Amino acid sequence: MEKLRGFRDIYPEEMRGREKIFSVAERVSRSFGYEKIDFPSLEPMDLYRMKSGEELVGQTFSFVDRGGREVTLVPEATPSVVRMLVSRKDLSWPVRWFSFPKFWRYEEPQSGRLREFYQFNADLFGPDNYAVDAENISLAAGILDGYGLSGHYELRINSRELMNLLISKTGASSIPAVLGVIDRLEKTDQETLLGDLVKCGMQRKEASNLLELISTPASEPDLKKKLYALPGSKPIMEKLEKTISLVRASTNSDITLHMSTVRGLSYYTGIVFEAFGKGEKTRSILGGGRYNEMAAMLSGSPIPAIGFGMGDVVIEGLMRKLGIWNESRPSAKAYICTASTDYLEYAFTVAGLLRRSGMDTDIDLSGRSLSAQMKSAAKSGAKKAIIIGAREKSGRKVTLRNMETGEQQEVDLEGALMQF
RNA sequence: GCCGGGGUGGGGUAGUGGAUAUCCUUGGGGACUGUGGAUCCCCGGACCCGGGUUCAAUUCCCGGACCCGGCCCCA
Repeated sequence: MEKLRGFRDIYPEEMRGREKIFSVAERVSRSFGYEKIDFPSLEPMDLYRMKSGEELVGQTFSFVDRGGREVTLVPEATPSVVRMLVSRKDLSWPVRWFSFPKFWRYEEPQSGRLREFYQFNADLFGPDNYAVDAENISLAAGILDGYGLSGHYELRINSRELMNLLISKTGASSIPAVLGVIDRLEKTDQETLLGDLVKCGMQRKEASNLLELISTPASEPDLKKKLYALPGSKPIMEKLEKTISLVRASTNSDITLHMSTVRGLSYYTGIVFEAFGKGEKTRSILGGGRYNEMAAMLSGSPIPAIGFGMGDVVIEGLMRKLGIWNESRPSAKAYICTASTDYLEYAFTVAGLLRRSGMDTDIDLSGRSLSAQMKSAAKSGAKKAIIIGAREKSGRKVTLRNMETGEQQEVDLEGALMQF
């Protein structure tokens, strides 16, 4: 009877907040012209082998099905979405798609991470320019703002091209390895970082210069000068600055250049971004970037792409901390009590009328005393109670009680409908 | 996969090598068979699982699963 590790049961009270997560993301996405898609929960394991190699496959729920196929419960959206994209030759660009499916990853559960979770994904395919990047990032900000998180998060933006340029000026033998070190900047001490960078082939002096540069806050006026002074950086910096200013035009939230945001070892080729709760030590609440090589890896034909993913777990944690996670119980607007079960048939008739006219209606089916039923009616939060007994049935009437004021009257059915 | 911490009804708790396991809350019923959330009364519901030590384990020891958190990783 126990749940599996890292999985959750979701009760009605918790569904309220969860539905807001879904509905806001959907509404804001549509307002940006994104259309909703969905894809299978089970995919061939090879879909992830191709993209990521065996290591990531080891962190999935994978098994051999009855037909001998190696299959994987989907751990992410991108491969499936890209497959959908390249399978269609009649799409006009740009393609803006979003989805909000469940994913599964076989990892140790901890704060902000479970083995089953929902993840919102929004991608834009086709054009590749700073405005496209800015629009996708603006959608991310728009959704967080829609959750009521304005002012409570910081959106960090960086450019892989800039980082590649910086790293290529050093003696490092592998850019991805250096990015991996930088990604751990905030949770690792200086000495370890230096050592790790030296292991990547840098001189110690180069390593400390690099660390100093990427640790500089964007508010520091000299930072921009230093970056522009790098040979070859001008077009990259101009693009990055234009992107950031467009995003800032769309939201009042904090948008910052943050050079230690590099998004790990993944497949990004251009701009990268991540959102964090302000003053929280939580993991990122959302992250994404430009990944122009992905389609070519999966299909042979390159399609420029930018997108991001946002898991429900971290968002929920942040909203709970801020006290904006809604757990109130939905209440029926009408609650029908009967003097005895003899009147249930008439109660069903009345309920049918109410429901067809758009009124959520509970019928008390317990057969208990009227007083007990009234207690339930009060507890349910219903605005009106309807009492049905011999008098009401014979006169095709109902007794309508206002649960807030306690006033009640006997009215005919049409009159009752008018009251709602 | 590794490391640290944790467990008593649905939720929150008290307590104990031995007796009917405490209290609050939630849930159900009644007082009140045609009328409310208050009050009063009654009822239901728990020592994570397995092994060991012991005359006796919810309590002590070991292991496991689970929960919380950290590492790795974060697609």
